[in-house]
Amino acid sequence: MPTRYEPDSFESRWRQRWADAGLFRTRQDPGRQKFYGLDFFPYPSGAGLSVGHLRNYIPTDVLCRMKTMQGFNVLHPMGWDAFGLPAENEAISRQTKPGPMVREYADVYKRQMNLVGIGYDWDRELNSSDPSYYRWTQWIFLLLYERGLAYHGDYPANWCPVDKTVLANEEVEGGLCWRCGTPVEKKVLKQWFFRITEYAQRLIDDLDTIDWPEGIKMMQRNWIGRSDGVEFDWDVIEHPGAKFRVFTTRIDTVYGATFCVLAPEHPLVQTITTPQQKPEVDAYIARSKLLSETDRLATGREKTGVFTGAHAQNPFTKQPVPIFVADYVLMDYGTGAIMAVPAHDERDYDFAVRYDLPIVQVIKPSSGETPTLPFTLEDGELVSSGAHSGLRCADAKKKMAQELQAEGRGASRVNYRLRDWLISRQRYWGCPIPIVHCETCGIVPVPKDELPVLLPDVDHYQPTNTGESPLAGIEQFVLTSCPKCKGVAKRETDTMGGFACSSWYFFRFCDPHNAHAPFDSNLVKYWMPVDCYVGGAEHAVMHLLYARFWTKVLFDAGMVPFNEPFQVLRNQGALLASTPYRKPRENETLKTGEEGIQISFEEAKALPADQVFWRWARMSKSKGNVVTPDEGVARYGADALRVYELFEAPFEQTIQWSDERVMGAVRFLSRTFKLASEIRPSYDPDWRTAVQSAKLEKADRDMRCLTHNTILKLTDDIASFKFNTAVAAMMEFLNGIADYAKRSPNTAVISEAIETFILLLSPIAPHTADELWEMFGKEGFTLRQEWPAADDALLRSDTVTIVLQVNGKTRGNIEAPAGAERTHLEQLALNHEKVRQHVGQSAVKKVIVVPDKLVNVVAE
RNA sequence: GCCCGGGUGGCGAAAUGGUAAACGCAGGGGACUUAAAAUCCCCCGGGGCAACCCUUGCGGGUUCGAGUCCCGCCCCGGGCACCA
Repeated sequence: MPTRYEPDSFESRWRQRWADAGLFRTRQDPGRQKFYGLDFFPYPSGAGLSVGHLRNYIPTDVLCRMKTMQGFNVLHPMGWDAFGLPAENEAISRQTKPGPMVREYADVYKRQMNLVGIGYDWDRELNSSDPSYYRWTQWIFLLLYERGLAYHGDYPANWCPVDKTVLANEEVEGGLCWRCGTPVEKKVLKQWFFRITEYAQRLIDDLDTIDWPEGIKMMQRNWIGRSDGVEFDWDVIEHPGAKFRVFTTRIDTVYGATFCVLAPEHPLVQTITTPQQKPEVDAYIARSKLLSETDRLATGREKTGVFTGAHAQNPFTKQPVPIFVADYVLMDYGTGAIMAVPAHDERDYDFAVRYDLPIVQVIKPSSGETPTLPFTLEDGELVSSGAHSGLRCADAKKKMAQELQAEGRGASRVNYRLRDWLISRQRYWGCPIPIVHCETCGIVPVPKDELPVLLPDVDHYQPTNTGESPLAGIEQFVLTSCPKCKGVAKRETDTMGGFACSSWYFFRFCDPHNAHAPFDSNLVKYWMPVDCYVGGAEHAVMHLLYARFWTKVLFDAGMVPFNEPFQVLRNQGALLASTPYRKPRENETLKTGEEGIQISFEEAKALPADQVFWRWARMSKSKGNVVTPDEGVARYGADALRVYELFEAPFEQTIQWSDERVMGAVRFLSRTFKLASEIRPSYDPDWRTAVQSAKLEKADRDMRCLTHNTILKLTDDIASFKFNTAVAAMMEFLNGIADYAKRSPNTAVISEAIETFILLLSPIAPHTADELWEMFGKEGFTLRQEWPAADDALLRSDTVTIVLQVNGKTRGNIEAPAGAERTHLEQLALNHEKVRQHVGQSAVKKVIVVPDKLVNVVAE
């Protein structure tokens, strides 16, 4: 029997046996509870996995393995987010076809996942670019269309000139394309949208019902951006009958509204601009059209605008105020027009200062201080506000909204920042949109029984720069007949963005081979919602928002009986690798945020040491700092890799790859083998009966106490994602058993300990657990064993350490029988030498006794 | 600027308001070995010969007792950022 951890000698053998036995095939016994553990749907990139990705997969696997042993029916599937931009771009640069390429890469991912013993049910493997899958993506598109939630329209959308496609708002980060970092441009194109805005309120409200990281919930709330305000009309003085609506959240400040601003695109601008001002206004509008999104968003940009020559009447003060056009007002939020209150709004203040407009303070802070303007807090009362003066801000808001409503001039109104989800992409590699454009019938959905609309297999699929998908150039695809009138018609040639495919895959896993429907409602009802969803935090407002939206649509359609797909969400921390950089040379410049030029490990070796510095960076192929699972397993073993990643730090924390620390995991597993081999000869498989009749000494009872406390600790820690302390508890357990083994251990007690140890180790280091299990003469797999149960009666030791304090300072401790009387403990404390020494001549004021814990003597 | 997380030994970290630093890494000393590796044993926050004293970013507070709770700051990481 081996006395140390030699992974090469047994790990691959167990993986083979697991596969042969179909160990991870989903079980659906009636009468058992279900558990659905899911990892984010990955795009299998050609770079393959790094040990960094395993921080996602290993913890979910540990949890699913424990749940299996606890008797749950566990669904733990994996599949491939194969459609979309990343796959297509990679295929273009490799001059190959995306379909076969992704399948090849997926096989690599699959092999690497298996290599570290992740227990996926591969019978349920999905590929979103497979017609048997995207047929149902199209089906759900049509469901949205039927329900009025998909529409086709002209909108100035975000266009990425490098990827040559439009992007959803969620895919634009600070004015840059989230994939390639190119500044996006506005381009007006006919686009497909999903009406996610209709679900805005539900998407906010239901966040309260799910167990997600607070940060992610907050990002979603911010992204949806609810704001409560009032919408009301302003009359244009020079044009009787002409009026415009403004939206404001601060109607209480309306007496300080000294001008109004219209967005450059506002339709009224043309009507009201005076001939005198027209040249200037037209020039301004022309200029603002030329501005890119990035320029318009640039922070600290000076506010600009021009006077239209027209005035509006402030409905509260009845005073005329000038109307400006300015690009700091956006046409697609609120009404595209605002009332400007420079005294109480920073943007309006900046504008007023620049154009020398009156600034009238109408809110007095409740602190009583004279505020520096702009004063934007709502903690105050109204002044110089006619009949409304003296009201507190909150009360004024309510009252003034009611008055506007009564006059028929306006109403309370809720606005959301969220925009509809732009789904069409002018790219080849995506799910075709199942729509036909007919000259007589217009937009016609492809009948559901004619799905899927197959993506043609072509050799040339490079994106065009025309705003049309390359599919538009493929006649066999485009030309079709209208499903309604049978006349000549053209297919929609845009494809769906990748996020459509990943918005429902978790349903498909419940019923992956269904040829008649996207899924069987009963199966989804059984497995869903997902009990634990694990992935990186970068999808906070993309995938996670879209998936929630689709789930609600399916709920409304009566297809699923719940509103939220992911009951529990957890984000794993990143794994960083030490990466070499050098100082820039002459004529080299650094981009902002860069500290140096990233170099290869070879270059780092070749350069003199003082020219190289090391920083922690995410593992990526381009940085050359990747450790692959293959390398990790070859060097240290799969179980050591698992133990290391679980133990290094809390699950959600970023960690730094360290060979030395992985060696710590190797040592732990080696000590495990050593101890197991020492105990093996005296192991008694019938310890359960023997332990009942045995006469146990205190050391024996303490050993059992540790065994049962460790069961409790592991069960709780794994369930609550505290894998680092779970591993630490196993190390303590091992040390405890080793110490006990050195004395004259009771055979039954040590047999119980080692057997329990092996089973508790199973989710964390499954190869090792199964190997030891077999060495102990057992049949089958540890995954098929029952998870140990802690015996409550054994959790408490019969003696406890009582801490003795004088005035809150620890002065010693005593051993006392558990459950000793308070008065008894008090006496023991007062008689203790150290305590008496520190109390000295002082009078004892009182004594605090915490049973089984501590005695604190309070003295003068 | 706003909103979330975090600041504890040389390092990663642990701690239901109850002995701060469990568990591990690195380091030091020793055993075994011809030697090295591996392994095993001991030490390992700071000060002090000791009794003891000090120590969880900083300053206050609550409490018999605070890393933990409350108030006010400082620093680091992440997200959002003209949304009226």
